[in-house]
Amino acid sequence: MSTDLTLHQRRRTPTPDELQGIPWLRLLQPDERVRAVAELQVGDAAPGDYVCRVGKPVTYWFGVVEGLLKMSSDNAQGLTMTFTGLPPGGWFGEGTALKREPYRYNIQALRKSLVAGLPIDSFHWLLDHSIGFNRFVMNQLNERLGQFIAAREIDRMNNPDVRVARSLAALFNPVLYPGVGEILRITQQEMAYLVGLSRQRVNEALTTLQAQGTIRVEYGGLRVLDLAALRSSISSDKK
DNA sequence: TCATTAAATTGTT
DNA sequence: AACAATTTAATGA
Repeated sequence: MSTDLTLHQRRRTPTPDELQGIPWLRLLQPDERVRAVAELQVGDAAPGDYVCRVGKPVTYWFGVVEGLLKMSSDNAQGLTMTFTGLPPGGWFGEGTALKREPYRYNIQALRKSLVAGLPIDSFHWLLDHSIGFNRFVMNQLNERLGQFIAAREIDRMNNPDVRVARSLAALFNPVLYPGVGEILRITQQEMAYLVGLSRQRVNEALTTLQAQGTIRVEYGGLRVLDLAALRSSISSDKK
């Protein structure tokens, strides 16, 4: 059920419309942008497709133009651990790209997605030449650090409503995922995969959050009404 | 463009 | 996990 390495197969150059969805391009100088655009590739990923796998050499720095990916890792016991979802506007793998190390995570499409890739040599060229690009990457690393710390907290919580709320807040991070606007395209089933709960429990949590007025549940997506409330939902851990 | 039908997603038990 | 209800997407005249 899981095909391999989609981006390396049917890839093409991005359309102008798709370039609009790449947040860091606007931070580049004209000459830098020309070079980056010439090197950028996009490819479709079907649900279950791997964008990259643990241990494979780094070929691209990846970003999500459209759709939804998940970042996971398999531990020694063979259990899959999901770290985070990757909604539109998210770019990832800069840590391993910087050091030219093999990928440390599996990136898999949860739904039909459009993935963009910047070849690693171009990535390094931009690091060497573009101030704007460096700012973006630095900002990205810093913001992601905050997310991982928050993710540890989320894992320790046993209140499902709060888990769903915090995980949702993470996906609505405007710095890491500028492609996500007011509404996030995600099904409750996909949310369940990311949070590690059953779909029914997620449904219940979302209904509760809607009743609190922090989100609105829509068909095939969620609308955030109060992001601050999502982030700071009370962790009333009851035993 | 509209009506019909299939598929996807949600709400409930 | 199964089911019914609802929403969207696809099809074809």
